[in-house]
Amino acid sequence: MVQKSASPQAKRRGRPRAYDPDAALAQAIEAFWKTGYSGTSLDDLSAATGMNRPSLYAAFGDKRELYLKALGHYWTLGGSMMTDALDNDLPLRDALMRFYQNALALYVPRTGRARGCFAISTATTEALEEPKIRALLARGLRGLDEGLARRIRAAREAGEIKADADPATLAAIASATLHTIAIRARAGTPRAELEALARSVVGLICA
Amino acid sequence: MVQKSASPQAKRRGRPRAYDPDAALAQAIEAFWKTGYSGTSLDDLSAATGMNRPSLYAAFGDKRELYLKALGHYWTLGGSMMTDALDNDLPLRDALMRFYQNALALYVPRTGRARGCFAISTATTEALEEPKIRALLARGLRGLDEGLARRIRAAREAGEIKADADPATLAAIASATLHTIAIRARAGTPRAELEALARSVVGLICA
DNA sequence: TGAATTTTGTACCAATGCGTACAATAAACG
DNA sequence: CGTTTATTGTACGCATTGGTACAAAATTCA
Repeated sequence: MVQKSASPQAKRRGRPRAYDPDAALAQAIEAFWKTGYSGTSLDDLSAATGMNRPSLYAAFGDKRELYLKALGHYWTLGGSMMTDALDNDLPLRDALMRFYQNALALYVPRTGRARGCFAISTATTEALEEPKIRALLARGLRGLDEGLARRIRAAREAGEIKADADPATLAAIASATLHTIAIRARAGTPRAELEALARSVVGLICA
Repeated sequence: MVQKSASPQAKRRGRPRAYDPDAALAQAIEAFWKTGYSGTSLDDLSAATGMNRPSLYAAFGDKRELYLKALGHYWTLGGSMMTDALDNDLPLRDALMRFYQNALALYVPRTGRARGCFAISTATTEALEEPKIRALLARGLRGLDEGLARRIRAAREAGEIKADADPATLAAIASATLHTIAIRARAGTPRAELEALARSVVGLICA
């Protein structure tokens, strides 16, 4: 088991770790992000994290468990990026644009190639045959759906959008827009085009 | 090279094939659909098609070429399903609903598990490292975009939708809805829920 | 200092991966 | 008939895969 990182200075007993578990997990995510679950070998993961094979196992379990932890961690990142964008007092239009800009910062990093959404690009493939991955994927999607729906319902109550607009439909469109941006980013659509797409949909939602 | 299937009765010279190339390609698509490109082995493909390894190579080239052919064939299917739904004289609302129903027939077959979109579920993963797959994915997405945009522009000219609606934005939303349905189908969302999602978005587009 | 504890690093294993060589087979051709 | 052509089926080769055994190393504790 991985030691709780809560007490960072509590002197551990044996040989000290040569790696930082959180950083290693982040780098494992990067590796999976690039080539997917099946396409990423333990050698790849070992190289990406700088950990040798046995350390990888001791820290995260086998490849499948490591992937599940990576996906779980990705969704917590996604949750905080959503909170950053939506849980504040920005007008709906600005909050949504911040939401998509945050997503694009992940999908199309300033350094390196566009890579899309980790979950959509890698978990979707495995979801059919791997119930745990499917469940985790579904849970993450639902989390985003609910966050967007909550914000849009609040906007309607606050009179930010037309009273006759259906918040559920608008939230579905907001989610769908995130998904299409994720796919297109991976397919090579330039960032400016994705931003324009987000802007026009946000315009329609806030009409 | 595969013999042109155009002249089915022209007596071929050597030992006759024990397989139908079109059926074999369709079954290879099924296999890739289930477990993705990297997750599908040549043994899997051999079992799915009923062809042994050397025949597979003679007919389709290596695994990568076979996958590219599978993806290409899938997009031609997608094109004809789009034509079926949009190139007729149905009102926009009915045409769009037919479009989504056609997609759902692929994504959530009546027999067997929901599997989502072949291209989105498998090509997206590989797109980052495989330029040919990325290009083919982008081309397929563009084809759907353009088909939907054309139909929606026509609807506006025909006065089926409000004159002040932006057809490009509505088309983007129609595409995004297809993408989100594809992802959600693979994540296990029940068909009825996906249909309801399509219906509510179509309702908004045709408002 | 020496025992206990934990991680590291090398080296290995059996299984599976993709791709191919080659003989056997089945047809048309002359 | 035998020759030619094309596909099949078996069997192989070599690299890579996921996973692990085990000794060396690095630390704490008594």
